[in-house]
Amino acid sequence: MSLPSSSLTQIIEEYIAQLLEENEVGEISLRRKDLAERFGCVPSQINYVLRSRFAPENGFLVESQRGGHGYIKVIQLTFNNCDEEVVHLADLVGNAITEQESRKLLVNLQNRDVISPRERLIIEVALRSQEENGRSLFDVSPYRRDLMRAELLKKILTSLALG
Amino acid sequence: MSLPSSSLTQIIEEYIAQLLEENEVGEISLRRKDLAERFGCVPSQINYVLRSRFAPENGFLVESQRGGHGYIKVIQLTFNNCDEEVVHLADLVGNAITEQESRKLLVNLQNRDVISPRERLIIEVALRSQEENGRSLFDVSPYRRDLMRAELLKKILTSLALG
DNA sequence: TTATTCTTGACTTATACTGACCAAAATTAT
DNA sequence: ATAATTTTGGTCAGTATAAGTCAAGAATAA
Repeated sequence: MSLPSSSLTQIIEEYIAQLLEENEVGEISLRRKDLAERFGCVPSQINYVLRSRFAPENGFLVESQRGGHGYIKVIQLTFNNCDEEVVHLADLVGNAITEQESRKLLVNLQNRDVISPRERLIIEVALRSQEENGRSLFDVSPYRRDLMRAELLKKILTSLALG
Repeated sequence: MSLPSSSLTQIIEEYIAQLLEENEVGEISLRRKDLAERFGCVPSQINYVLRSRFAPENGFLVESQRGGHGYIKVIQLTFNNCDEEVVHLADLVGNAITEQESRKLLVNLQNRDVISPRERLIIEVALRSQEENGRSLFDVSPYRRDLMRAELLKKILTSLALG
């Protein structure tokens, strides 16, 4: 329970969120410099807001271009699949999940058309890659790998659910 | 607050893209001088547009000839089989790739309908997760993170192209 | 206190555009 | 035929603009 603390970050976040709401396409373009001026802060503050609030884990995509006519585009992805269900599934993943369990879960999601075969493929490759790195590069213990697998899986599933 | 104005480059890009669309063969011929005149710019601006927008990584080839009856031909690439595409994609990623570059590549692939927005989102989450782990959990050097990013990206894109 | 999140600014990198100079192919003059 | 001329396009370096990164210090939460 937090009191109405309004950090600059939060204010900027709300501003961008509102722009996104007003624009029905769910996509807006900004100038970093202008935004920074409007809120009387340093430009890199905008990057912080984007990184911490409009991350892919939260269902957003950010595109940008430097130099002349530079811009920052924030895209809010909106999917029509049953959000509630996916969130519930993220709960189901829990703190730790084995490779076997995760595979079963993904098969299940695909069978129920929550994710496409291609999406499942991407997720499996990502999980597998993390597993490999953890095992042979960083010498992560099996249980800790299960923790990390759960983390990644939840991030991906919630990113799909949000929107 | 002013919205980002579109650049000359973008306008010329759209013009060429439209010509390509109208022409079924996926191949058009241009006169550099005429184009430059039409858009009131210096001829080398056209080269810039071609280099930055119609490069191989964007799925195009450019051929040209100087002298009398000179021309510039823009050709849209198509792949005959999966393997070709895999090789091409792996080539684009290379051994190492920065966060910025990978983001640009994904935007590109989505624009070309090689991947869907959802797929792009999942991939970004996976890349970001690996980046975070590498940075704060395993203390991986920036360059090594670029290597790992390239590895993961190639694995994912390859799996998609082959699947 | 300790850990996390926020904020800042110095430094780095990327993009757009121009213009001067270079290179090649076709045409014309010798 | 050959050389000169004309017609194209190519390259590169410079200038201006705008965004990204990183790390350290400040503020806030636990």
